[in-house]
Amino acid sequence: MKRYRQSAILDLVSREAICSQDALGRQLRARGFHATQATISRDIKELQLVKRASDGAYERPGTSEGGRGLADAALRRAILEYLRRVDLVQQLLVLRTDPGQAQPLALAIDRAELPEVVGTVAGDDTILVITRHARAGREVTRLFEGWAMDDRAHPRQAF
Amino acid sequence: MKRYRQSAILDLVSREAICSQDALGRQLRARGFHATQATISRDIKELQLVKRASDGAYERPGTSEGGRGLADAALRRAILEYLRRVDLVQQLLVLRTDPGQAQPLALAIDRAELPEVVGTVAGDDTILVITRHARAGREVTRLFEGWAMDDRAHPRQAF
DNA sequence: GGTAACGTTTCATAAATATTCAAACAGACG
DNA sequence: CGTCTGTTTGAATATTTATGAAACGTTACC
Repeated sequence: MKRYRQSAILDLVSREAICSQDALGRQLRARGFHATQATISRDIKELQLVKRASDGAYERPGTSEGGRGLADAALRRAILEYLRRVDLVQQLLVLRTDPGQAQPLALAIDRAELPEVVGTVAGDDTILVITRHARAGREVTRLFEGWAMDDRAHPRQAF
Repeated sequence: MKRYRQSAILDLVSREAICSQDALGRQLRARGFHATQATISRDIKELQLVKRASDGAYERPGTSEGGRGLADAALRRAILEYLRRVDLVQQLLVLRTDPGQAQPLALAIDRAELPEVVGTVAGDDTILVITRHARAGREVTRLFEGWAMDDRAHPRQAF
């Protein structure tokens, strides 16, 4: 019984957004399975499902987009907020922040997962960003500097 | 305030398994943020975090891979355990680990005293390994990747 | 047959999370 | 300055989820 029910659960959550175990229970009943909320709670744990906070729906891990655009926006904000100076040495980008701010900025860079960026190493006020090659480094430098400039300049200005 | 708190939340959940909003609240308090469970609930929704049913921990989507800290061991053992990704750029090797695991892995690499390796710099989840030249870099890359592959072949299940 | 061992389910309840609503706060504008 | 307007927050509360304990069903064994 359990097997069938659990595979029905997987099927259901992949088809539509189901936001509570009660809702899941009702759907299951419609398919001929009768199970209480307690049972469903255990099924969900065994299936290693995940509950999205944004809308409360259950899903299998890795199924979701991950909010690419959001991470980008966050990076932009972080750069505006934290970045003080940029230096490029070949494919290595050295970023300076105010003391203690390197970690959050590096985190934002990591999360954005820019294709040119291989990785970052952050200390207290310095971040080393490794890009694939010097050209990629120049691109990222230009990108970051542009965003940092937005702060100082006025938003209306055409570039 | 919200901005800072939310980025602290992302940082916290990426570092360790936090299974309840109360726990998150306590961690935040330790970092100087005071927020009630209600506020944290909203933050989590805005950050689009996800709660794993298997252990109840929060994570950002796509990060599915259980991270935990274990005792130190030989380099091979450490690589199996910690290494997630390898990138080679000329003579520079960029290793990625799960959050917070870079230090132990870098330590293991240092201790192994590989002849091709000049030195390492480790951040939170990234290690920069400097080898003598590109050829040495390729060799080390191949070595590490081979060991990391062993992991994929015999994956450890969480729980 | 009896009964021990095990896995599964339910019930009752504890724990965790989301939401409602009102108050505090922050800018923009007169 | 005060008054809008919109955002953020906490307290109280409603909703949702997890769990301990008992009960059920099955299998295996004597």
